[in-house]
Amino acid sequence: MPHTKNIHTVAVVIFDGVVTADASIACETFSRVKLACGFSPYTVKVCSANTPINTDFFSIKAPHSLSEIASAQTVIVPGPSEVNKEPDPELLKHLNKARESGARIASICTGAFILAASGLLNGLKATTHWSVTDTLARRYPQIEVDPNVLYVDNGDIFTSAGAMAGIDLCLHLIRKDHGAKVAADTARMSVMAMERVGGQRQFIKHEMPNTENITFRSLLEWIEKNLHNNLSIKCLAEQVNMSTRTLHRRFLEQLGIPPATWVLQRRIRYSQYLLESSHFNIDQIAADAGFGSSANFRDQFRRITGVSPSSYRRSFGIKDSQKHY
DNA sequence: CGCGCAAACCGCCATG
DNA sequence: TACATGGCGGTTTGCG
Repeated sequence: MPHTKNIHTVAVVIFDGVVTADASIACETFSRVKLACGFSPYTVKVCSANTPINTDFFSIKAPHSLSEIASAQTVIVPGPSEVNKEPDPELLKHLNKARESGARIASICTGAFILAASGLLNGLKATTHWSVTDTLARRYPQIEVDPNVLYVDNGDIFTSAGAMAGIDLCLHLIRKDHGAKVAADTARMSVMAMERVGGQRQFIKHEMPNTENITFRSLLEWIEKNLHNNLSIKCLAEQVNMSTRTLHRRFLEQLGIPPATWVLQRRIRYSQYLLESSHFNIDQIAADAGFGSSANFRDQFRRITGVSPSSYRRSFGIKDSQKHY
């Protein structure tokens, strides 16, 4: 797997009304991947049917035409800002053609609505931004919509929840192609522009991995279910009957990061989910996510995401008629 | 902000 | 000999 020689083309499609942040996530993440030998395995091509395309805020020109997505290995479909607008039939046609020629296709956020309209999700599981999962499920009864996951992997067709989950999904694809180490390094290198509130910070690298090791996978699932409990290294080691030393080594080789870092990131991840989709106050969220004190929670949250929990909550959610709680 | 204790990290090495 | 394990302990990191 480390010796991938052929260039892998990632086509990012854009269209009128696209959420540019979703598209940027894919461009930034894939273009930053570097293998140990220094080789960049992905070529990112932004493609559109018409040019220039109009977003809600500005116009942009994509350097490639839609016909090019048929020769891509991966096609990324970012979200439209308005899910009630009919997607461009031309785009749907090209997505089907790309699928037929073997490309894997992934949507970010409300991009799932476009995949759904193209028929590619029929009979499959899918997810989208939490505020419109109901809408998706109602409009497409033949799709099994799961509102409780970050992303869904159907082998060749992928969907992801909010913007954060879009990063997770990109890293998941990178991990499938090049392994955990490369994906973890990419996450570390990816300096995302959360320009709204703060400067540039490291982003989180997390989500469920590709571990063939069964005991290891169940440990990660166990962590997920026990985020609010004590998750010291000793506890984790006991859980799988390993010494702390061996556990630490296994973690590094399978996930690219040490155990405590993993746990922290999962806790931050979970707290983000609560901030995005619940009305719990910061103290409650800190406790639910397993932080000893809300002061510590605020501190860690800011260190990792670059913004405070409350401004994170304020800056999330998409434009939609749906009510928030 | 900073102090002090405790935990985590990780190179090193003995052991099976 | 090649390799995985896990204990040790110096240093770093994190939490209250």
